[in-house]
Amino acid sequence: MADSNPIVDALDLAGYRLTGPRRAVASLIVEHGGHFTASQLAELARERRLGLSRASLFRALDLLTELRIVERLDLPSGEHAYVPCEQAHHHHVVCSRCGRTTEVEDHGLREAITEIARQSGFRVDSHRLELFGLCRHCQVRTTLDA
Amino acid sequence: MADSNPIVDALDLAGYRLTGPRRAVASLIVEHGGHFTASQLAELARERRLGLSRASLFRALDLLTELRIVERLDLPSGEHAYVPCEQAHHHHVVCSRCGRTTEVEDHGLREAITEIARQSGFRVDSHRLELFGLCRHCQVRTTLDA
DNA sequence: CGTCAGTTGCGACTTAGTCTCGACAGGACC
DNA sequence: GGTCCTGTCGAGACTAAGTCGCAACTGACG
Repeated sequence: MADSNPIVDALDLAGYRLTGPRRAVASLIVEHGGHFTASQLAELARERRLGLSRASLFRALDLLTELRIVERLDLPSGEHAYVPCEQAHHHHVVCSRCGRTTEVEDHGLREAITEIARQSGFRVDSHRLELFGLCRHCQVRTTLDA
Repeated sequence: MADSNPIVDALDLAGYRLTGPRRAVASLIVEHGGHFTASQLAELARERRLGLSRASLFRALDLLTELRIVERLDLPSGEHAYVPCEQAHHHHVVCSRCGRTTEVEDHGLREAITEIARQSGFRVDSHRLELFGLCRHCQVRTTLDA
């Protein structure tokens, strides 16, 4: 396997052991791309006979979440999904057809939030914006289908 | 009991039967105010010996969600909570100390989203913004504590 | 190569939510 | 007020997601 996995590198950098299960989770994530749920990953691992236990999968995901290598996000369906992402603050646009995700910065959002804080009287500490729609690719497909 | 419950009215208007369990859920929600989780409501119902079954509670919540009388939201902890709310599109600011919630319109958010769509190439169909912080009341308390 | 703390697998447990199905009751109509 | 029909309910089994405790294992470092 092409062994230059950025997630593994990040774990190493953070001083965690590079164990079998962690490498497995890391490569599944990198290879899968886009967002995924814990059970999808478990399924994938099972297909490949990676011998990854459910507990370890969750532990690895927790760890990656803590290191901000992946982020947890909630799909409109109520499922919990994860997306591999950059470590800076940002938001996700999720394609509701193919699951592709893109990170975006908060263009102008900061001002909107300041305004909301002013009007509501809240001191806003954190926020979370999730956008759902169709990616460029799926827009084209939709047009062709029609 | 003061029987003018807006949730009950909305159910009636939508043509649903006004049954015991539904009235119970409606009054618990109105009286509780702010956001709540399904299990909090179940707990409350148990304390009051309302004889509300778990299944009916979930069914009622599903129904109310569908009618947009309550909205499902995801707390940073990953829990699913519900907030009673207006039926128009809006967002919530949630106080992370006392749980109070306020609805806000998307001041300037529309432009931010248009910009995001332009840059990402996505056609954004829906979005969801959740803000967490301290409400006016809790800000004061925090200041006093310090 | 040996050591040992950090990790793992197992499996039991918890919690959220769903489903099935027979019983029940709201409300429309008489 | 009584009847009926259908929508709704309760009970409880079931599923899925996630957690926990513990003994066994293993990476990494000396």
